[in-house]
Amino acid sequence: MKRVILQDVAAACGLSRSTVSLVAQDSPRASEQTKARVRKVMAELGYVYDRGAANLRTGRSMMVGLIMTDVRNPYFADLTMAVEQGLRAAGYTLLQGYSYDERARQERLISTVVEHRADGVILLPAIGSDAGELRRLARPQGTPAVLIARSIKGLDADYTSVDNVAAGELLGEHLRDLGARSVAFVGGPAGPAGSTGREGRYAGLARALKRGGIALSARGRHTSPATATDGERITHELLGNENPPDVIVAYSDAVAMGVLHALRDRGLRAGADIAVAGFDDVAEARYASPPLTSVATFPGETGALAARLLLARMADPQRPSESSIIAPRLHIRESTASFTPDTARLLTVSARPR
Amino acid sequence: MKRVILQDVAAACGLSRSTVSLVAQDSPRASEQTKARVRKVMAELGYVYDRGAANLRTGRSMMVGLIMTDVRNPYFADLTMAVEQGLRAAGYTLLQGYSYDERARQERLISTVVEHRADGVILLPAIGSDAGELRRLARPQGTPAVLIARSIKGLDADYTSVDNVAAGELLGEHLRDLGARSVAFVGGPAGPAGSTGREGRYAGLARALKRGGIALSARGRHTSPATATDGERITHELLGNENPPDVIVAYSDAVAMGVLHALRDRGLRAGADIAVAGFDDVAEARYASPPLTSVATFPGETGALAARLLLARMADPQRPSESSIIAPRLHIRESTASFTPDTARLLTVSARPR
DNA sequence: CTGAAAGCGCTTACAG
DNA sequence: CTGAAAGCGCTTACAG
Repeated sequence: MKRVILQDVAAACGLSRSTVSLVAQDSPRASEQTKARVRKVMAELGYVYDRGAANLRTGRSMMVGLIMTDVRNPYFADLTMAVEQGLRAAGYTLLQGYSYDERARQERLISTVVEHRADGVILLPAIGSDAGELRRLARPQGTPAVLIARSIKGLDADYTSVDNVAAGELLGEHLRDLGARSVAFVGGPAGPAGSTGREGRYAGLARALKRGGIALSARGRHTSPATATDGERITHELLGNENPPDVIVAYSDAVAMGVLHALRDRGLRAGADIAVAGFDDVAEARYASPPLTSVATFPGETGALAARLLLARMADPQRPSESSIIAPRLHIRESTASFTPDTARLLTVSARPR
Repeated sequence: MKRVILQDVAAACGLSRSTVSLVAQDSPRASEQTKARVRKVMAELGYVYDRGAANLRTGRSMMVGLIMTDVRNPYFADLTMAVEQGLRAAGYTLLQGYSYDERARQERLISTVVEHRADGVILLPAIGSDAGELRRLARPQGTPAVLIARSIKGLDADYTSVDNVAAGELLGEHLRDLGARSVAFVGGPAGPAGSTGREGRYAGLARALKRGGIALSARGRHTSPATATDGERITHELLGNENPPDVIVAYSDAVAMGVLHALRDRGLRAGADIAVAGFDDVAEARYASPPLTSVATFPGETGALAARLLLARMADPQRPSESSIIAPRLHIRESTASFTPDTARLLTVSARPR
């Protein structure tokens, strides 16, 4: 069972390799008649085109690397699907890997992708990444790259994300309109190694609340990874304190699910005793109990945009770097809609584990 | 900026290409002293190993295709992460694509992956796939392949999945112990083009319920894709009928979330007025309101197993096909735990949209 | 529209 | 432990 190669097809057709190659590429330089004949023979012989060999010659791989942290996060899953769809439509196949937010793992993934000669890379950087370790993706020498969701100071590359500051601000204004008096921001990786997403959301929220004279937990407090379990734990800690907040704003909807669960555990009614909101507007937000107020961050649109930016970059490596920022949108649901500060006042007396 | 190749490194070191190639492969046939010197020069010159070129020569690509339907499903996301981790540890990189459960798209993905000379493929088949269209993955000629979650009649390939029949049976026995009298199975793609997963879960449930003389909605009724929106819609239809069931079993937890939401809309208490259960035991099940009884189907374990099966298959293409089935586990939570048929009796009188 | 020839960057017996 | 040579399967000017 020797592999069938272009040469074999050419021999069977009585043509040269060049002509058959033209057919394989569907070039207009081969006649339709020749194409039909050659294709018939290819099918009969079970010929399979070898892109790797072709790529060696052409210098393009028709592969693009997509390096994410973890696709179990629904936001990242949406992003992934949109990126894949946009790039596949242009003929590219995705080489995917997950960094688990570990820089060493990310480093190895970049090596692999670059060694496989990916024509471009879309990267959602691991927390704490710096320009130095990503230099292989920096212009003008590096592999064409688009950064997504998290920007890297000092790295010259295209970038796309939702406007996290605007997202925080939208929510802050809504809470101000509600008459909230104190707000805790919980979950999400923070500190010097934190995500630019959390920083932005916090900053926007802080700005809007400040205008209303509303108290906000200190930046960098109540941080954690971004799972429901983290939200649950932090909420129990918060409500064990002297002065629980009127509102808990979660870094993401995933975290908010844990917050809602903890409140239920304590016999508190989210949306009445205490307001809750999140970010991302994942599908589950609508189905939460109560339905969760959330700021949509449009991962599908972000992914599609990243694909477009990378295609443009690969087509023209010289074009100036572009940042494209997506506007967020607030979805108000029961978890805040029915809240008033008066219902919240009851909380300071009654909040305790049941 | 010509690309630096092995030859350039060799010249700079005063060695031959062969020796430098040995170093690139970290072969024991090169002395440690030589390796150190060569690596230093590689770094200085900015040499990047070209796997594509190496692969052309060796006949292996060190890439594996992973073709799924849609990674936004948390079950598939877990599967993906586990597959990636298992294969990367063995040095493989994943070529990923999503079929959206469309056979034409799946067809194109398989072509791409095969043309890129992937050393193997892990496939979660699109609904309705048959052995004919997957022949490129069939033994002994085709690319080594492992089927995951859905089997294909007549296709000789390795296969791994959870035991869906056992999963249905576990849940059925639990419902029998509860004293349920009528059960509706909702959601999931069914019919001749349905998923083998739904068929298995239904069959196991039916078997266990039959032993207790409990009524079950006809196989193939209340089918749909597997989203929360589908669960919501079907639940409203069900409860609009004359004789609503004691229990709603959802094809998946995602569907169950929609069921819970619809019940809330109608002012019914899940777990008291009507019992609800799902499959997969996704993270959200614990955080649902009420926490959802669910049968764990272990996507992480399934993915890790698929990776192991594929590694074994690639190492020995001649070994006989292997099917490896994972045992499910039932997690009982409030959505069924507090249910008794007596509370349910109220339902037939009181169920109506509020 | 088609053919002969060179070459993409690597590896691998083989000989020393 | 190291070097000279052939070759993996394709593409692409170039000439006809």
